[in-house]
Amino acid sequence: MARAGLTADRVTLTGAELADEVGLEHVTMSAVARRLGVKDASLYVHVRGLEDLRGRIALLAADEKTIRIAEATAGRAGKDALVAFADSWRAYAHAHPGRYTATQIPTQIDPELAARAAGPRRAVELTYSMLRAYELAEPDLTDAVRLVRSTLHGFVSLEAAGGFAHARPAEASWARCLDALHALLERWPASREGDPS
Amino acid sequence: MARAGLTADRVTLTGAELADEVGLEHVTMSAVARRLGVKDASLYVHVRGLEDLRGRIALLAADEKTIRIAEATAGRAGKDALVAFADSWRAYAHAHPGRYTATQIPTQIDPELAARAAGPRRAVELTYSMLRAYELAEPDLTDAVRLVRSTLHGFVSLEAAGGFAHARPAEASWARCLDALHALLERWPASREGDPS
DNA sequence: ATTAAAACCTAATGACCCTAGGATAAGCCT
DNA sequence: AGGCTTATCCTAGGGTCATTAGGTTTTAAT
Repeated sequence: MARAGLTADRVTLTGAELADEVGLEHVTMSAVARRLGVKDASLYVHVRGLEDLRGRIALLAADEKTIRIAEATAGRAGKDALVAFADSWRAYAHAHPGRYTATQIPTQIDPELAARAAGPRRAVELTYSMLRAYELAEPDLTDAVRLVRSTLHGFVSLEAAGGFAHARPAEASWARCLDALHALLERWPASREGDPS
Repeated sequence: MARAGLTADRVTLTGAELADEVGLEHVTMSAVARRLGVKDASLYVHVRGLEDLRGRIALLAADEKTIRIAEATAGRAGKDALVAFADSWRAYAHAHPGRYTATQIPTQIDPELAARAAGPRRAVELTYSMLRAYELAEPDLTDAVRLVRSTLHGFVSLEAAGGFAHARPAEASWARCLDALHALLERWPASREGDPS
């Protein structure tokens, strides 16, 4: 009987595929084992358990998404870069809904694992460099990074949850939101003393 | 033996409490039953199953959050209203993390149930009225509503997932993001033809 | 008091997570 | 080539959980 040739990565990838097809909450050890033609218990050699598997899927997704964004924004600047950044973010979430939701779980990941996967860190760094053209100084830059990331994630998340049902196409609102973000970044409001009203 | 006096609402509330304490993913039929001093099977009289329970928790949370926001924004307008709106949104998420994550699951809720709970609908309507002072015309108004909701939800969601770790306090970024949103809403960019760069 | 409708329980099935210990394939060394 | 080592994969089994079916008891209405 030939061996299945499993590795942690293969198990993770199978879990990720399953997540995109049936939803992350239906990714079970048993289901992954079934798809790999293997008994459940065999997976525990490669993966610590279900929690660990979920964490690995999340890191895989973060890596993949970061790479897509890096490719899309390479050689662009300003609004061009912002739109490429945002569109590839959203495209990844649409193409891989299960993987994307995996990135949202506040799971405490094996630190040894987290060190090797640079996805999340690089994702934030990419956002900083993408905003470079807007010439913001700290701490405004950090605030802007957080605002942009919040808006993109929030939009995609609400969209996935069916929050924009039946009305104006989400597509159109997305484009306008990016326009708005761009305009905002170009005229980032000065420090405090916001005038009321 | 006295009867426990269960109702669908009591079961839902217990599930919601549990969600805030141990996380939504650990809300199980068994755990809810244990806390109520009842056998698992007894819950199925009041609730269709775990999916249904989760949906009910989500609707409860939406209702509660909407009420808080409505109270906070009553009698306010402009930036004052925006800040009150956003702060109470975030405060609810912090006070009830389990309930809040329940609102994110794209669960298909019993339509008969969804009709009675007006939370999600009213939440969106509230956002529209909160933005009234900025005098936007459709379809910009809808886009602005979606932008604001996306940003608030995204910020809270990333914050909960530990996305803003160790650097500048989230509190400070939050305040600046609201400043920025306010500035943006006051000068919402005109329709199309965004200048590149 | 009788009866009807619930609420609640016992019992049982099947899925799933995970551990422990045994068998076996793959590569390595001589 | 043959034996040793190692890691892979399996069999077995215990525990939790979701869910259904059917019985029993409380509650309240007639």
